[in-house]
Amino acid sequence: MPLNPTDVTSCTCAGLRKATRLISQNYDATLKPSGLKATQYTLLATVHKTGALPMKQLASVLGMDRTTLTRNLKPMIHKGFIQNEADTDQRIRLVRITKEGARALHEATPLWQVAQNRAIEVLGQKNWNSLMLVINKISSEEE
Amino acid sequence: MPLNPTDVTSCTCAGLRKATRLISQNYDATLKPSGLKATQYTLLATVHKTGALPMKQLASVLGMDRTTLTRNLKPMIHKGFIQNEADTDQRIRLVRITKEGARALHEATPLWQVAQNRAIEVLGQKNWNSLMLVINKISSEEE
DNA sequence: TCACATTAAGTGTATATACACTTTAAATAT
DNA sequence: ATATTTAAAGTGTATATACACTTAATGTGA
Repeated sequence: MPLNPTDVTSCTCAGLRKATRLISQNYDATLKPSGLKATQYTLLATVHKTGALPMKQLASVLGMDRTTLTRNLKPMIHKGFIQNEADTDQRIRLVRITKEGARALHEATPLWQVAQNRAIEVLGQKNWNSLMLVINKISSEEE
Repeated sequence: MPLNPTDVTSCTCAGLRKATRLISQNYDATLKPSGLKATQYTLLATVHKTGALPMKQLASVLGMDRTTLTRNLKPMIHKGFIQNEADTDQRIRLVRITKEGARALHEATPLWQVAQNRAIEVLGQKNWNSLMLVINKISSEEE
């Protein structure tokens, strides 16, 4: 049947939020033995890949409000997985992954791979490809 | 270029969460004059459509943990938009939208439509169609 | 140089999310 | 009929999210 745009079942935001809840529950459950939540795994993996970055820049990469990043970093700093170091410009705080953070990341990666494989399998490779295409488009369009 | 499944930039969960943050920020900003957040609009619209439902059933419809629904209902009950009424089975609480809730929903709908139209326009109709297809698949597969 | 504007980041507050645990009520087995 | 099990919902706690406001440091123009 054709989708009715005035129906809540076709709300882009509601649909995305629901899908995100369901997928996140899976990733969180699979990552559980690592002690990391999906969000935390993503944070470590991103900072590991980018290297040290100012808060503002990292928040931009993550498409996340700057203040959300501040709060999300807190448990990672507390666990010693992230350090928040000074820059010559004293307004800036550089976010860097620590050795312990990198170790936790690498230990969790096989679990992440399980969750990731399951997601691809459940959706089917073709659907997964088109999903990644659209969410990358959202990331690029919604600056 | 082909996506590398071991790269965080191709993480289904991270991608969905980022896209959801960006889209939600847009819906929230557009809905602002209504006083409703996107989540609250979705909650009202869903309950309006389904009629009175037990908490557990409504949580299932929303793909949301039961306890999350309890917390999300709180501000809506406080504003008088939702009521939580008893059933003959005294374990069950029926969630129902109030007259005031229905009024708030209908007043917010034109704003929702603006956000929805923008999302479709930004993605393009074809991408939007495939996105809705995949997120519906996630909803049906991840029970 | 110094007042003012700009920029980076943190805090207060509120909602969103879910797991572990608890409470209360209904169903069921003996 | 009662003890046990099952089912529905709430609470404690922790993280996730973002807006409004604040603080501190840098940049800039007169």
